[in-house]
Amino acid sequence: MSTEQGMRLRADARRNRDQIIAVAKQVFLDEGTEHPMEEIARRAGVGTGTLYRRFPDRDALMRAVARDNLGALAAEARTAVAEQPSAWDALVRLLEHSRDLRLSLRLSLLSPAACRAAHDDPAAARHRDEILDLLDEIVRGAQAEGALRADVGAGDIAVLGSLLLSRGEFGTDEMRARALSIMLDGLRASPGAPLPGRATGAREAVEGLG
Amino acid sequence: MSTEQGMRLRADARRNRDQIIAVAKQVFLDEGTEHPMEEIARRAGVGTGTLYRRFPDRDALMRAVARDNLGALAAEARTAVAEQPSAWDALVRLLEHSRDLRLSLRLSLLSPAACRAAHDDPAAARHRDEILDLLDEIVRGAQAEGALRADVGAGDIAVLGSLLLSRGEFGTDEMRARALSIMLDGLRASPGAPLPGRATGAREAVEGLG
Amino acid sequence: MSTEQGMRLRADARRNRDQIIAVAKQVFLDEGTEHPMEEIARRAGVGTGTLYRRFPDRDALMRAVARDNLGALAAEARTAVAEQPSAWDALVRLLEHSRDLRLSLRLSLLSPAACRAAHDDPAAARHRDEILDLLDEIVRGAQAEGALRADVGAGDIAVLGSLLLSRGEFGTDEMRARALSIMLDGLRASPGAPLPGRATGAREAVEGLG
Amino acid sequence: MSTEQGMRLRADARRNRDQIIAVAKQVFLDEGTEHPMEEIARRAGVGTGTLYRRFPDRDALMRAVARDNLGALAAEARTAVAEQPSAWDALVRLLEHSRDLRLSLRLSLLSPAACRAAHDDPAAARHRDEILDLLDEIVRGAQAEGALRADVGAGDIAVLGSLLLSRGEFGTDEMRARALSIMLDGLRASPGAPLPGRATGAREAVEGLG
DNA sequence: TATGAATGAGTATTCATTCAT
DNA sequence: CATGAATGAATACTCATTCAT
Repeated sequence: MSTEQGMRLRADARRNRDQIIAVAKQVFLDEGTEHPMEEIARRAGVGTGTLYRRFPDRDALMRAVARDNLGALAAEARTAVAEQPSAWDALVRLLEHSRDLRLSLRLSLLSPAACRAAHDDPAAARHRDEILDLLDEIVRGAQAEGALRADVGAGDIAVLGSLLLSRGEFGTDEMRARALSIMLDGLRASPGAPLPGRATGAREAVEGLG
Repeated sequence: MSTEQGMRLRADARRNRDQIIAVAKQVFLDEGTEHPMEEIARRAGVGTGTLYRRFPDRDALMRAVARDNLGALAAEARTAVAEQPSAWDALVRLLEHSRDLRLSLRLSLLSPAACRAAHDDPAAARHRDEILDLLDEIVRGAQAEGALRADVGAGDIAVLGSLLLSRGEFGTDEMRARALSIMLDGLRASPGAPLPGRATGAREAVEGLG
Repeated sequence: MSTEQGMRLRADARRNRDQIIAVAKQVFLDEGTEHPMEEIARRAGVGTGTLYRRFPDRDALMRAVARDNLGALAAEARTAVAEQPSAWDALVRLLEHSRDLRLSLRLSLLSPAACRAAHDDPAAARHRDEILDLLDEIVRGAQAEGALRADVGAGDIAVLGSLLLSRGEFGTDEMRARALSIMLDGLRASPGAPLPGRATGAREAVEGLG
Repeated sequence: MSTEQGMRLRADARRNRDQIIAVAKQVFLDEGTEHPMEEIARRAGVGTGTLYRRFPDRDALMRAVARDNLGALAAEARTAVAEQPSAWDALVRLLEHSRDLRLSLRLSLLSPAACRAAHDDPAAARHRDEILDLLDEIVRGAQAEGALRADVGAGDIAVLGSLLLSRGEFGTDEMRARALSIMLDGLRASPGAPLPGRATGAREAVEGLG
């Protein structure tokens, strides 16, 4: 987890801090950002006092998680660019796989508090800038490749990504894969690939969503 | 609002009931379904006692709003089918305009409580069935028209719609319009229309989202 | 039920009043005097408005029930004196059978409110005086008969009676019959009769009491 | 107070816990078990949060008081057996003095909730068993002494005791002493002792009872 | 420093009583 | 007059945050 500020902490304190952030990340993702602080502390194996010593209030914790998460996301984006053969593939990989992306979007776009938070924090801002730069680079690259339609920008991608990823466990994996596929077809410079899975009727879909 | 059960209520009680549902709908949409009951009462111009007389607990209120809303959505779908020249246009109109759709999706798909609720309530179930039937009809119609790709079903539309509409005031109108346009291009049998507005860079997009 | 004040009421109003008192008596006995007014109204088949028109508040209702009940108890005492062959038998009958006694004791002795109430109400006071006079008469008579020990007074009987009757559905009928029998033996001028039923062990007793 | 579970608590928390139980015991005795939790907290000198941290709801508090109280009662019974010269005297002492007995009877016999509670709790069950064993022992001992009539069991004693003790501040001390004396006469193998105090008339008794 | 106890403001819900229909 | 709707004060319980140990 976060490496920016923990340098001065003793090893155990550091372990606690990282553990809290890891737990909070999971809890925010699973249960939402309103979940009781005490359970976060308990699941992290610390007392509430320790939690509050590290993070003076919920907002601070959200900020820390957001920062940590933006870091992870930046790394993911960097790796995607490095490892995928094309910008388009990097884009697809990001939209397909990113758990960190989902949380980042929730924390930095959805929650106004966390958004302001991420705004104030220099480390977070640095990560964010890196991510945005990478995203712009990916978009321009994919357009240069002729894979991505020319009339979209990184902002459009961000919006689609946030829509796609914004909801906890919405629908089945297949449903989300199909939705992504449809979006990618909409984004493509030329007409699309066949959809994964099979088309579901309205009723099946609703039954499956519960 | 709801016409199903209020028939026996005195005129003033009926007005209160409708007002409470209207306010709750708005509040649930704006602030989420956890918002204090007292403010719902206050904004509806009644005491908390009145609110609780009609709706024994928060769940009951959510159920009532869900039912009312599914009714409104069914009506909207019916009108869209009746008034639009083609099934494709009906589909676009639904995805474009539906505030009721957004709330319905939140209440009946997202919240497990409300989902179960809508399941138990016969009136709600009836509305839901009508909506799903209409959606299936629209999808088949649009495919017959050659406008909608053949490999999607109503379930895919529901998923896209719920993604598109699931978040309160996410992004600007233009951003959402562009996202919808991209999705529609992904859904089209043949390649798409030009996007509305202009492409934004990653940074602009994030600045604009707050 | 009460005949003292209802003379001016229309027949239906009178029926309502009597019904309310009958229901309240039962509810106070079964559920205690704190039970919701609305249920008393409902079980009496009237609206809460009607209940409150007749009895301005809970206290007034308790007073009315107490008055009504003291009347019934006075009648019961009168009958016991008239029908039983001896004063001792009258005493036993009162302690054995009186449901009205139980409620009266609850309402007029237990609850301070109702006690004051019974104090202020002339009709109630009249009944109470009659009951107390009858009880004194019974005690003196039973002592003259040589059945009741000479060193007790009506007050002792009242205390024993209130102890015996004060609790809702405490224990089984047999348990209470045995307790009464023991008390009567303690009250008798000469040593006692065999107890009814059989002796229970401590464990059985507690199991049975729940 | 309770020694069974508090061992792991910090000294101050332990003090609070004991204080809460002591206050609750008194309040339940004086005002009944429905009394506002907030006042119990206030009289114990703690915030409501502290009360609820230790006892998640009213039922848990009642259970805890019942357990604590059964422990005290068991100790009292043990002491009575140890210190009194005869089983009969031990019995009299228990019936005469036991404040804890009164509360225990209220909490474990009268209230269905507390009764179930005491049933589930192993510590409470242990105390209860000890008490019942002691009571059986006392009864058999007093019968062997020729002091107690042979046709009663510990169950009868429990019933009489619960009747005698079930009501808060019922009557004067003298009234209750006389009632107990009458009961004891009824329980004696041979005819009874003179009653303490003097006989009261019906009116005096009722005036005094409020 | 870590802990978890204490605090009390915040929120849901109930119910006695009043009042419009 | 009867009705039952409306009111709001009272009360149980939760949880973010502070503080003693």
